[in-house]
Amino acid sequence: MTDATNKKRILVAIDCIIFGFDGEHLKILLIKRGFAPEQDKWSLMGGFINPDEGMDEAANKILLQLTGLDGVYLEQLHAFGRPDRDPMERVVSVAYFALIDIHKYETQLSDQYHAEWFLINEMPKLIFDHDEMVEIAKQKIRYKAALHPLLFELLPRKFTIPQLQSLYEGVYNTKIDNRNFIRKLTSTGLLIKLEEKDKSNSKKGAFYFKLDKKKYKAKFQAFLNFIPNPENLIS
Amino acid sequence: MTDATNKKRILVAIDCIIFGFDGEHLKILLIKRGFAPEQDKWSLMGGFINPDEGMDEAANKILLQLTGLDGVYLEQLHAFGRPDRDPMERVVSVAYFALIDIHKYETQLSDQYHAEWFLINEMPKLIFDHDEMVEIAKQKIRYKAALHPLLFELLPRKFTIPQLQSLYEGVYNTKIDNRNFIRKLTSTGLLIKLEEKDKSNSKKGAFYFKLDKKKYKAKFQAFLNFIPNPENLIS
DNA sequence: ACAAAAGTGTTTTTAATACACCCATGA
DNA sequence: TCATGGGTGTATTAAAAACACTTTTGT
Repeated sequence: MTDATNKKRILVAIDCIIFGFDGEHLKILLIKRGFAPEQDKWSLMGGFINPDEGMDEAANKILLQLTGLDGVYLEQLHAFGRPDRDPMERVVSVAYFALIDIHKYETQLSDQYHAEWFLINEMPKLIFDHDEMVEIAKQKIRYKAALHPLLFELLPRKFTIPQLQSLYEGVYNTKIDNRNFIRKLTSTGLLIKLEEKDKSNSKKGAFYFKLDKKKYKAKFQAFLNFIPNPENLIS
Repeated sequence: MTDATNKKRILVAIDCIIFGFDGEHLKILLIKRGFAPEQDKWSLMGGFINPDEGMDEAANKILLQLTGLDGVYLEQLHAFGRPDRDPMERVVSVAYFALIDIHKYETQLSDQYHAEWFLINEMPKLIFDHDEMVEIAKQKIRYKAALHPLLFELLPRKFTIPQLQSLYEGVYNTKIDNRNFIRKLTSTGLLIKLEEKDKSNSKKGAFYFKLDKKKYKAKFQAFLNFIPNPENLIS
């Protein structure tokens, strides 16, 4: 190890991959870049860290500044540092991913900020290495959600089982047997059934459920195994 | 997002948490720091990234420079960036962890470099936030090794089942039933039995095995579930 | 009365667990 | 011959998977 005296200082950025669910589809939030290089190209939300900020702190701040989002699920993904990843200057970027319920923030996002939701399978090409970041974030979510109740972060406070199932089916691009799915869900004890029904998708209506927050926190690290043989799916 | 013109550039470091197994115990490699601040305190292997290096590249280079290790398992862990983590100057550090077979590198490590192996449970306090890095690395290994055949990276080319079992028992600090353990192992198809026996630990001798490299690569991402209910163990 | 989505049980198959004795050998 | 660690098999239990019909209700 050598000391730092004659070492080169470089820019450290944060980029946020923001996933959202609207009750039907998994989407990603992108913005049109407002400055060179690559002006007017689509990009992840990003910014630079300031001298007085820790990493998570900086990530939360950037998320808040660019989208108005606060208090959402945010997790560090990976540090990206190819020397030529930004053509202007050497920048190391620490990527974070966020999970949100789209409806909860719909208005503030579209009105105040120049961000746009894209279907996860229909997104435009992104600048720099942002496509790679998104790919790795998708892998991470698939991996983690196969074992932990991560995807609840994408849902509103009350939601129906069919919604939840279609979320899982979307994330893993697979069909799930609904009897087995419900059995696994109920065996976790994470859900509380409400009186109310959602009749927007059927005549019969589907019962709303909410998360048992305490159990959710307690069991987040538990291995719940929602997805059969997830390794077969991770493409 | 704003552009980079008036942003502060900062130092980016790499720190490597190097785990090794000597056939009996899990150990960690540390060095005594040769310069201020915290001179003569124990530390992880670290260095700064150069303008022309990617992250993995820089990590490999630092590992090679400080230990002579090359071609070992090395994986990015997490970026650490508390503003005050290094008292001299703001430094963001990207931590990596490495897994090696201690015997394979024994001589070069002790002779050429000023590094020392410590039992994982008897290490000294480290500088800065290095203790936190080690803790997170241990968690990661426990998590990953519960699902993937990661711990083979710590073993020599030929090894015995009792060795492997004591490695797992050490990492998870638990006792494993050897009949069930062997059943899981053989069901993976990852092992090839050799003719030779290791008689250093018993009169009867234990058969050596080697990894089926092709199957290992193919199945590394598979969920193998070596450890029953790992979440109960991850303390 | 019918279309469309919600909800419900049972059987089969597979994997996990618990458990105890014989084997081979060098000292 | 005996002490030491290596190796082996079976029965039980639990979880995963496969599978199809009935219910509700708005139109």
